[in-house]
Amino acid sequence: MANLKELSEKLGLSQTTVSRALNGYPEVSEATRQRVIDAAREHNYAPNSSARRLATGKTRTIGHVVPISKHDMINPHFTDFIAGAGAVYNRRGYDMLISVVDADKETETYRAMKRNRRVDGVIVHGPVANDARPALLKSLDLPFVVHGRTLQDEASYCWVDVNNRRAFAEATRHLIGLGHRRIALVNGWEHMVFARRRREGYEEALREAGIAVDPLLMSSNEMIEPVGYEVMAAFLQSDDPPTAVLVASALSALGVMGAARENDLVPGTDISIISYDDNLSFLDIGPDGMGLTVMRSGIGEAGRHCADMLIDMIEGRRGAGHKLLEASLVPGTSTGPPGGAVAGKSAASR
Amino acid sequence: MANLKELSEKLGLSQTTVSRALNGYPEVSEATRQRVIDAAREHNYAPNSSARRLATGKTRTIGHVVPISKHDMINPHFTDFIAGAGAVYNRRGYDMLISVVDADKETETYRAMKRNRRVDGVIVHGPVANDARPALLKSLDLPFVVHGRTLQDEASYCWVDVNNRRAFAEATRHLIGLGHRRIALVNGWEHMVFARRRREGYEEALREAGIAVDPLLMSSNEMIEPVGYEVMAAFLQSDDPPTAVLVASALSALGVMGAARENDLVPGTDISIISYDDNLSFLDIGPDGMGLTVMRSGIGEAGRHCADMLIDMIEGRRGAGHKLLEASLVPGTSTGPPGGAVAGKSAASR
DNA sequence: ACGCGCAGTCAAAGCGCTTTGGCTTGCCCG
DNA sequence: CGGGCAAGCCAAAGCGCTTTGACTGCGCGT
Repeated sequence: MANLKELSEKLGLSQTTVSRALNGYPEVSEATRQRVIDAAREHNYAPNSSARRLATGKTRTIGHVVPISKHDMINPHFTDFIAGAGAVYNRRGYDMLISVVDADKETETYRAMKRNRRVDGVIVHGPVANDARPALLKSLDLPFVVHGRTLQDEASYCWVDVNNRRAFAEATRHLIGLGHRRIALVNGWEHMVFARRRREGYEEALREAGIAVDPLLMSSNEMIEPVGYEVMAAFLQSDDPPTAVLVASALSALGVMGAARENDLVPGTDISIISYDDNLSFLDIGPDGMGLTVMRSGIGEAGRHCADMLIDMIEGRRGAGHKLLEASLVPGTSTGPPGGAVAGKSAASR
Repeated sequence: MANLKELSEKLGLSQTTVSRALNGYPEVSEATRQRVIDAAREHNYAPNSSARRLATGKTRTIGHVVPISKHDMINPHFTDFIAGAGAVYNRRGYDMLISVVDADKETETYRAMKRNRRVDGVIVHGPVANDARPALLKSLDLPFVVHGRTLQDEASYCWVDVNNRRAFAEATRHLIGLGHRRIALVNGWEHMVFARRRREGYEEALREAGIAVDPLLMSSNEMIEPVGYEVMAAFLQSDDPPTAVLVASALSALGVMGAARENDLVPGTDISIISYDDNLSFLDIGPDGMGLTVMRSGIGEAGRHCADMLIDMIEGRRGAGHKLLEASLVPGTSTGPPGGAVAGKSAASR
C-alpha cells in the first residue's frame, strides 16, 4: 500500500482520521484506531518520511559531522560513541546522519545542514582549544551538544564531558600513594581540550605532593599504538627514567606496555602503568583483559548522554545543560610500589 | 530567505524558472541563470531537502545498518570503511544514514527503511555463511551492495570484496618459500565468510606444498588484541610449536607479537609473523610502524568502491556488479627463514 | 505575408503527509 | 423539549519543491 489516501479509502475513513489514529491522537475512538492500525499492518503501510518531514517541519534527524584529517583517519573512539548515541536515536525514533568531510569544510557543512533543513540538531565532536563551532552553531540557531568542552564560555551551551582533570589527578595521586615520584605522562595532543585538562590534573596532583613537574616526563602526541611505543621507549632510555607512567589512551597503553616488555620491565613490579580507558570495545582491556590498571569512563555512555540531551533540547524539554561524568579507577596488576627493579625479577613471579 | 516562492517573487520570475536555473536545466537562458544563482547566494537560499525529496521521490541517502552485538561492540574496521564511503557520498551529493540496531532487529530495520522510503539503497556489512539479507533486499526491491560476499549466489547481486582466498594462499606460500612447514593460522570467526575463505587459501597453499593441515595450528576467534595474545601463547606452549604464524587482523597481530615477545622470540628471527592488514588508520602498522610483514588491502578503498557501485546502480548506470580487490604483500621485518632459534640470537642483531 | 519552430518563461498540478477549523451526532441537563 | 457540549469524524489548506503542458515572442524559410 503506497499512501495514506489509498489506505483511508480502503477503510472508508478520511485521511485525517487515519493519520490521527496512527499518530495516537486522542480524538479518534479506540475502536477506529484499532481498525486503522490493523489495516495499516495488513497492508504494510507506513508514512512516507519525506512527506511527513515536509508537513511537520521536523526532520527527526541528528547530524554528526566528522572531519577527516590527513591519512583519512577517523578517531577510533568515534565508533563507540556512535554505538551509544545510535542506541538512543533508535529508541527515541531519530535518525543519525553522518557527514564525513575534509577538516576545512566543517563550517560549510554545518551551514548547509541548516540551510537545507536536513537535521534538527548536531553533535559536536572533539572540541579544540579555541573552538569556533559553538559560536557558529549558536549564530545559525542550530541546536547542538558538544561532546567535551571548549575552554571558554562552557556555561553558554550544552555539553557532556568526563571530568578529565579530576580523573588524571586521581590517577596521579594513586601512583603517588604507592610511593612513586618519577611519574611520566603520555598524553594526547594538547590542542584537544581534554588533553589539556588531563595534564592540569596530573600537574595538580604532583604539586599537591610537592613533586616538581618535569617536562622531560611529559609528552603530547597522537594517541595510537606506535606512538605510545616510541614515547615510552624514549622515556626508558633517559637518564632518570620514570618508575610509573600515566597514559591517556588504551591504544597508546598498548604501545607503552610493548616498550616496557621490550626492556624486560614487568608492569606492576618494575614499572607501574595506569591508563585512561575509554572502554573501547575492540580492545577489551581491563579486569580480564591485559590486566592494566585503568581510569575508566565508557565513551558509549557519553554518546548516550549527548543524544538524550540533544533530543530533549530539540523537543523543548530543556533539561540540564551539562553533564560531567566521573571516571573510576579500576585496579589491575600493572601498578604497584616502585623499586621492583631493585627487588629483582623474583617479585615478578609472585 | 526561506523558500523558492519568495526568491522567485523577489526576482520577478516564476518558481519553475528559478528551480530550473538552480538545477542546471538547459531551457533557461544563461543570463537568467546567473541572475538566479547570484540572488540565491545573496539571500542564502537553498532548497528544503524534505520538500525536494517528496517531489522527486529520491532521498539521495544511503543506509548502513550496523548490528550491535553483545558488549555493544561495533567492528572497529567499520570506521575506516565509513571514511571511504563517506568521501564518495560527499562528492556525489548523497547522505549517509547509519542505523545502529540490535542484531536481531536487522531485517525489520531494512523493511522499515523501505516502507518509509528513507533511503535509496543500503550497504550490507559483514556477510555471514548463510546470509539472508541479499534475498530479503531483493524481495524488498531495495538496491544494495554487499561488502564481502556470501557463499551462495554471489553472481546474483553486487558486491565488493577482497580476494581473501588468494591473499592467504599467497601469504602462506611466502612463508613456505622461506622454508617454514609449521605454519599456524590465527583466524577470525569462521561464520564470517571472509574468514572461511582465508582458511581455504591457507589450506590450499599448504596442500600444494604437500604439508598436512594441522587443526592444532588453527584457531578461529574474535579478532581483538587479547584474544590474539592468548591464542598465540597457547600455540607456543604446545609440543610442536609453529615457526611461523599467519594472522587475520592487525589487532590480533598486536596480541600475537606480544605473546612472542613474552616468550623471548624475536619476530623475523625466532618466529615469522605475517598479518593481514586492513590498513586501520589508528594502528598504522606496516613499513614504518611495528615492522610487520603484512598482506594489505585498504578497507577505506573497499568503502569507496561500495559507495560508487551503489550510487551507480541507483542512478541507473548499472556498472559492473562485482569488484574483487587484490591484497598485496608488504614485506616487513617480522618474517624470515625458520630456525632462527637454532641459529641463535646473534641473527637478531643483524 | 504567413506559418513554423525554437528559446524562454509560466501557471498549475502534483508529491504524501499534518493540521486547522468545521460539521454531525448523540446525550445530558435544566 | 430544546440548548449545550463532547466525541468522533471530515474537507481542505498547507508544507516547499519538481515537472508537465502550455503560452509568448521572435527569427526564418518560402
